[in-house]
Formats: sequence, structure tokens, C-alpha cells
Amino acid sequence: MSDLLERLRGRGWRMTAQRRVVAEVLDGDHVHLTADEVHARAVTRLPEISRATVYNTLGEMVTLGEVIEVTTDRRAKRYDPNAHRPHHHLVCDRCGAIRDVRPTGDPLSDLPAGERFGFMVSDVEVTYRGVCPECASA
Amino acid sequence: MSDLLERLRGRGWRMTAQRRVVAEVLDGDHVHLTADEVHARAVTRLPEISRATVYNTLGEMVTLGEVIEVTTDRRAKRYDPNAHRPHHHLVCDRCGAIRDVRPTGDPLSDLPAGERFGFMVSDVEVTYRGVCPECASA
DNA sequence: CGCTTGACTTAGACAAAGTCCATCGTAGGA
DNA sequence: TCCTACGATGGACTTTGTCTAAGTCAAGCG
Repeated sequence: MSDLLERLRGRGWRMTAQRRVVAEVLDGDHVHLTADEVHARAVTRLPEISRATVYNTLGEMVTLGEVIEVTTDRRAKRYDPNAHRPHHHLVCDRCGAIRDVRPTGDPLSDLPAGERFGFMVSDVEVTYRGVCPECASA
Repeated sequence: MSDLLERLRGRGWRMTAQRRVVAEVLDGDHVHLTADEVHARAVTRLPEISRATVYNTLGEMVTLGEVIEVTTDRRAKRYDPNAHRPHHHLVCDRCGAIRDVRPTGDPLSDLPAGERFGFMVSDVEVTYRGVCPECASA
């Protein structure tokens, strides 16, 4: 994760204990925590960190493009540190588990000009839905 | 919209003034209203309709498969009556405008078995993002 | 036709997720 | 080491949605 920390430093981020903890909590592959989950884990390392700070820090990371916001359902937004490898998401409809996936092909090129309604289309998010092995066998 | 009303009747729905109004409000193409917007419009026709009823009715329509829930951002869910023609969505990042689009190709077949992590994948949602003509010229 | 019944509606309390703001604290440069 | 602007805090507030207890009404039945 020092990877993420390094990048943030390099952008003139003022380093504080709170920011370090949030960045550390977000480390790893297939990590998709909600803001509250990030807060809960951060608290175990830095008991006095506030919810507002977690929200602020996550928001800044998103703005800097170091973390991606994922909205897979009506519930809370999730935060995905895997921002530097383009990917999409596979979500379990039963338990909400999320995996990063990389489909073949480019969905952007699948949208013909006639279906763009004059928009300048810049991005596409693909969410696959199904049932994960654990839920299927339960 | 009598189309939607007819289908609902046929499923043994008890017909009430409230349900009729909600169904009528949802009529049309490229309609993606939030529950609150549906309520606001319903109130102009039936002043005493309550928020809870609008939520209940929308939820039932979704369960019956006559209306689709669309979650494009952190804000409110939107309701799309165009449930019987498969389609995806194009969203303006500035003003939130939504258009129904139909890309070529099938994203489901773009997810190789090795990227499915044992999931039984049953559905895929594609959200294109960009800037609409109105926002681009403003 | 009017009765009955259970499905439907209502208002408001409640909950979850997130934002805002005034104030206090501190990282890091001089 | 001292200063100061940037960051952190926590509590109030907002938005979106759910739940519940009590009242209302659509529609089948006689």
C-alpha cells in the first residue's frame, strides 16, 4: 500500500496519521469497503478518528483518481483502491460479495453514434450480477 | 400507459386510485424518475397520496417485473417503465440526465469463464457516462 | 345493492448514509 | 521553535428509504 501513500505524498498531500490509516485500510485486491467499514477498521488503529475525516479522505482520494467509487446497490457506496488497472465488477445478488473482473472487448465501442444522443461519452461501467459459489451451495 | 395498467390488472392487482396515478406518472420513453419525483407528480393529481404508498407501489411494480430500478449514483434510485425492451443507460455526469441506449454486442459473452470466480452470472448492467449536449454547450 | 373482509393507504416515527460547519489541533516550512 | 494554513473533530442536519398501527375501501358474496 505504500504505493498509494507514495503517490499521495507526491501530489503534495499533507501526511497525517488519519490519512495514513485510511490508506492502509484500503490496501489489497478485491477490496470494496463502505465508508463505514473503513471507519470501523481505522478506529482499531486510531481510536479517535472521526467519521467526517474518513468521508473527507475517501472523497479526496477519489478526486485524485487514486481510488474508485463503486455503487452496486441502493446501500452505501464502496471504495476500490484498484484504480490503476481498468476493470469492472461482478456482484453476488444474495450476499453482496464483489469481485474485480476484466471482460474482453471494449463496451465503449459497442455504443453506435446513433445511440449517443449527442453526448460526449467518456466512460463506461459494467456490473455483472449473479450468485457466488458460497451462496449457491448454501 | 393503459398497457402497464392492463398488465397489472391481469396479475390480480387490486386497482386503486393511487396505483393508477403512479402508473400514469411513469408512462413514456426515457422516463427515469426518482420516488420523490413520482410522488410530487402524483400529488398534483391526487393530493392526499402518501410517500409510503408511492414507495410501496413502485416496489411492487419492480417485483412484478413491470418497472426497472436504476441506480446511477449515490442519490435516489430511479424507476424506468421500459422493462420489456432490454436496454442500458447513458448518464450525463453534470446534470444527471439519463437516456435509454441499446449497444450492439452482448457484454455477458465478454466475461470469460476464468473471470467468473465460480459465480452463476445471470445479468449485466452497462452504464455509459459522459456529458450531454445541453451541458456541453453551457 | 349493501355487507364483509382483507388488502391497501396513511402519517409520522425511525433508520442509514452522507454533508456541513464552527472550532480546535497539528504538519511542515521559515 | 514558532506560525499558520490545512486538516480533524463531532454534532447537527439532510436526504432517501423503511416500518408500523390504525383507518379506509375495492370487490366478491349473498
